[in-house]
Amino acid sequence: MMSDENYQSLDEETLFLISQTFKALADPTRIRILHLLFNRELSVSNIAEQLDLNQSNVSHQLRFLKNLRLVKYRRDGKTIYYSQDDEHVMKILQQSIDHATHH
Amino acid sequence: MMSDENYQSLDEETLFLISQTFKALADPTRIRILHLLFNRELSVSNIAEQLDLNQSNVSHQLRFLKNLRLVKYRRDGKTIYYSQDDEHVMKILQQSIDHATHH
DNA sequence: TTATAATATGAATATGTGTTCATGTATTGT
DNA sequence: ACAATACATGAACACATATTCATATTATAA
Repeated sequence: MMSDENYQSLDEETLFLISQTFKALADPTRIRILHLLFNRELSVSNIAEQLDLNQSNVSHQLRFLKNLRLVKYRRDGKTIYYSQDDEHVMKILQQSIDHATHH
Repeated sequence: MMSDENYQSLDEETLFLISQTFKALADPTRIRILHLLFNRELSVSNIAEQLDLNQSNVSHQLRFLKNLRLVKYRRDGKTIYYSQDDEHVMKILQQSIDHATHH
């Protein structure tokens, strides 16, 4: 498909999308949030409690992740439950955690 | 070791390492550099030419990537050739590019 | 209605980051 | 020795980002 001399450069749009996605994973707080949401849904206050973060901070980070469609939410009364919404990114995160912990 | 909900929290060191690695991939310029180095070694000036970046900028980014051991280098006279040095990260990058382009 | 709980939002701030400019260092050739 | 080439480095700047605080919104309960 591609020879050594034939280099396929990345277009601006793809480049931006990829860098934005990795940016989501480039912050410890967001990694911890996504890691919590790996196989369950959780409310904002629950996440804040478990990670010892203030509620506003968690809300801001969740908005960031939601804009990139890495998480989704559903409302139940006053509570809003967040869960993962991108299998591919979660898989990459899991791989990286495994790789980092297994040295 | 594991709670009832089967959640393993991430220690500070792992968290820092993972976030740093993703930070390397969170910038368009560094993505383009790594993408160029996918299956070849290139000199600093060659990278700068191909990506239309100034030499200093490329040097700074390569230092960043070298500190994270994502690239390595060898000297040949006045020229320094850089190449990839982390199969796992390159694989993740390739996966993400494929995922972004086939979408 | 009023009060309370859960979450979102915007402003402010402190810190981090990407790029450029000027200059330094290392190597080769004359 | 000197000049030229390839690359690295540090300072400076503009811009982005993470977090906190105060306040707004939304939904439930009394």
